[in-house]
Amino acid sequence: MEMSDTVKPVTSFLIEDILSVKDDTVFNGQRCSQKMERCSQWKEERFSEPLCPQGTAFGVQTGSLDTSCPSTSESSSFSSSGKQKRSRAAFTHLQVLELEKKFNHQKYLSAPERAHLAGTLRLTETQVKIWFQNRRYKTKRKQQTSEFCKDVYKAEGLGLRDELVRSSLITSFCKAYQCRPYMWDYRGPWGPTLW
DNA sequence: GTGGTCAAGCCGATGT
DNA sequence: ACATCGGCTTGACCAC
Repeated sequence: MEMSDTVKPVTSFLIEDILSVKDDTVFNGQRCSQKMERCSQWKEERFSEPLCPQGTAFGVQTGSLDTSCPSTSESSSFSSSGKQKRSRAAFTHLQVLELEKKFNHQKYLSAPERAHLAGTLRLTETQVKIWFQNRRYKTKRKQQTSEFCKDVYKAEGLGLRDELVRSSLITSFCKAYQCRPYMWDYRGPWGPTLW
């Protein structure tokens, strides 16, 4: 699926225009690990090499603009039961920034584009792929939420809210999105800077 | 403790 | 058969 060939942006409404960050930033040379197509491999290797010196705690990335490998909770990779903990990489601020920039540019990446971006950001191709998948899903959720909220707002105005909630569309939505954080986000699917 | 966030896991569908 | 997708769910981490 080379969808990015067909989904090309024409206008520039990008973060880079706002932040004036060069696209071809160099990130300290090599990638931090071998290509890991399966996440299980990622789990096992876990960036143990010195190329990934990130000793920071999870999520402590603000202010750091390096794109070294995402931090994982390295210190406690085993639970009390002796079972290996599932890792969750925390991408750096700049990695996320570059990913977002790319995502704003195009919602789908071709394999070469993905490989290039992964190399640039020192992430695995799988990580880039998953990040884009999750990002698209997140976007869709936000969009659906805002539309749902608009419908509820309209229905309330007409005194039809209960009717609306009964409808199959909304009930299925509520089922799928119960306890979802974006449910009550009225700011719209992309926020003011993205649409 | 609880809830939010998000990378990763899982599964079925689809395209080649 | 394989890669990638969407649609969730899970699990680790964090803030409160």
